[in-house]
Amino acid sequence: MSMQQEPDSGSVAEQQPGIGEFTLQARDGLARAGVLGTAHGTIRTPVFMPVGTQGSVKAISPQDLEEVGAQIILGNTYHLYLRPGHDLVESMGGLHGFANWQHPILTDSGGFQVYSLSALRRITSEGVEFQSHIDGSKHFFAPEKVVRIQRSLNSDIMMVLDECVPYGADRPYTVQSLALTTEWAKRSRNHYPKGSGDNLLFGIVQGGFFMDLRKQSAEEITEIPFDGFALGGFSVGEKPEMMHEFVHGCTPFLPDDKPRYLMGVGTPIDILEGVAAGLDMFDCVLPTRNARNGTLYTSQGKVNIKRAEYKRDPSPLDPECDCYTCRTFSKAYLRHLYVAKELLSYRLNTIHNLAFYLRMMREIRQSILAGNFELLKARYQAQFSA
RNA sequence: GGAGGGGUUCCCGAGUGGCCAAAGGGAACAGACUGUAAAUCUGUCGGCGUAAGCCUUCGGAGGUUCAAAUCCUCCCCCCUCCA
Repeated sequence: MSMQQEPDSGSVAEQQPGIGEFTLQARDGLARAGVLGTAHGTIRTPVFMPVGTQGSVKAISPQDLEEVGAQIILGNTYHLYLRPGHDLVESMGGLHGFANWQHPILTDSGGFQVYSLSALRRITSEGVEFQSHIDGSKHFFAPEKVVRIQRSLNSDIMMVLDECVPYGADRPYTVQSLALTTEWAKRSRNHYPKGSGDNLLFGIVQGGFFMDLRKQSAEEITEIPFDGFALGGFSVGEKPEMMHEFVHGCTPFLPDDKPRYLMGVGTPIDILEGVAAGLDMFDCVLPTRNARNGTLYTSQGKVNIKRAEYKRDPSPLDPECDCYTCRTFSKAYLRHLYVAKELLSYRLNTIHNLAFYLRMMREIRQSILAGNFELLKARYQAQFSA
């Protein structure tokens, strides 16, 4: 099976935007369908980007990724800097050559690790001092250094270093953090001015859960000539409704003619809401992590494959899915592999969950082009309503 | 035949007078996971009850004691070594 082809190919697919060029092809309400040019090919949006933190989408190969229809994957600056080291990656042909993934790559800056490894770091106005989670050694990340590391990795889309504000942070903390994120964003862009290379650079809006601070952050960040803009600091513990509300509140402050990226989000519903708010790019560990932990996304909703009810179930996981896993194996077998902790379980489950997410994204894009996005959104909401 | 060791809740296994429905692990059952320190974590796990609590349970039978998985007697079964 080769990479999924879009039914809407034809006129649309013939567009080959230049590097950093973002073209909108259709709108449906606030939802947008577009194309973004990168050094390693064109990305059709809305797009979901599987997370491959350490230069690998856990459990599957680049070939699996292509078969499942992935256009772009993520890597992580912090993790690849620590191991194997960005210099080594650079000498091995950059992340594309090293991992043998010839399609676009986006690298996260390590901003999320400022949040998730909070016990192991110290923030100053200069940058962040980390203690390696691997060996405890100390490392300093300045915004400029983070850009340099990402250029070594040669990612197509680089993210600026930011501080992902924890949920529940009070206003004074959030104000201070926002100022830092803006300052770091400026330094990042100054260190690598627009047009000085093929690596795109995206800015990140923070501001916690204060709408006026979100607005302020968006205004400050969008003043800087970035190639795209991201909303950070979501899905950090807030209720989904709250996230949706803030995401909808933020997008009006983002330029219409640049790609908009909702970082770290989310569930199928979250992504639909994000698209409805006018966002174009998404990434999340959920489909891959949940696959490894036995939760699978299907046209019938979430399926916990370890459940006893599937012990003797000869039917495919999702009859409406055409992925390798669903074409080939029964629920009973998938359950057995999971319960027995067989390594194949992780691969088959990951293939399926990504196939589900990426098919959903294709459907979203097609529905925007066809002008019936709301209908599709309602269908998915019904599927995943608890 | 002799000497020694042992039989504990689905399994392994701790417990040697009360704080024991009985540690711990496994299995089983269920849940969580959102820019990945996650192939991880959490809960339940004798029966009834919302609960206090009551009932049944530590190879079997009987006994000592206010109180026994724990002490005594007999019996059944398993393992090791010596004949």
